[in-house]
Amino acid sequence: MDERTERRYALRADMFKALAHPMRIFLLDKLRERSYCVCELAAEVGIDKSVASKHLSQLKAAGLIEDQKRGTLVEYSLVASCVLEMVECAERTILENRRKQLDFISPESVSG
Amino acid sequence: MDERTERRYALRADMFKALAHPMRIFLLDKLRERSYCVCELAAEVGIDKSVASKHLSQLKAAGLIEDQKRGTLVEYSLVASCVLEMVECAERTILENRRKQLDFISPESVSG
DNA sequence: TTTATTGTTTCCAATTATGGAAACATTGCA
DNA sequence: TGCAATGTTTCCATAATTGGAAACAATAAA
Repeated sequence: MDERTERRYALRADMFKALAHPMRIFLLDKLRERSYCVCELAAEVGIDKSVASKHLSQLKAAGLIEDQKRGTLVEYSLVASCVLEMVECAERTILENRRKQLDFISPESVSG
Repeated sequence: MDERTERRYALRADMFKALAHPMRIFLLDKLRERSYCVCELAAEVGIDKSVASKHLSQLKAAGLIEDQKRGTLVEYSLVASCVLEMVECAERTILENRRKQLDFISPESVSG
C-alpha cells in the first residue's frame, strides 16, 4: 500500500473518529434543528463548556459544522448534510443487526 | 436526556468507532472485492495476524462483516452494504471540504 | 499421535482520547 | 476603564485504544 493510499484511508478514518463519540452524535443531531451556541449545548447535556467547546471544534475540524461569532456567543451550525446520511446509515445497520439477532434466536420469518 | 436516548447515541457512536481506524477502513474496502481469510489480509497490510484478527473482530461486532470457518482458515466477508455508503459519504465530505478550502484561498468559482 | 497451519485471546507497553478545572481571550455593557 | 458573559486553550489525571509477542485453540495432514 503506497503512502498516498494510506493517507486516503487515514483521512476517512479521521472523519469517522469525529463521529465516534455519543456526545458528538448528539450535538450533530441537535444542530439539525437550528444553530446553537456553545453555552446552550453545554447546558443541554450538562457538561462543562470547555468540554462542549472541544467536541464542537473536533466536528468543525472534520468539516461537519461551522461557527459564527455573534457578540460573545459562538453559534455552531450544521454544514455537511452528508453526515446525516451517515448517521442514518449507522442507525439502519444497527436495526438490521438487531433484526438478524432476533432471527437467530427465534427464526420465524426465515425458514431456511 | 433520558437513558434510552443516551443509549441510542452510544450505539451509533459504537458503529462509527468501528470505522474509526485506517486499517479497518482498508479491510472493509478489501472485502468489497471478495471474501478473504485473516492471513491474506494480514499479509497484505504487513501486520501481525493477531492485530488483523482483532480489527476484524471489531468490524464483526459492529455487524459490518461476518466470518465463516473453512478448515483452518477463517474467511471474512462483507455483510452490511450500508457501510459502503457511509464510507462514500465520508469521502464526499472530505472532497467537499477540500474544495471549500481551495475556494477560501483562491475564490474563482464563487463570486459572493 | 505428532506436526504444521491458521486464528484468537491474553498480556504488556505505548499512544491517544477524554473530562474538568483553571488560565486566558474576546466581546458587550455600565 | 472595570465587570460580566461566553469560548478557547492549557494542564492534568484517568480511561480507552492500539500493536506486538506469546500462549492457547482448532483443524488438517503426515
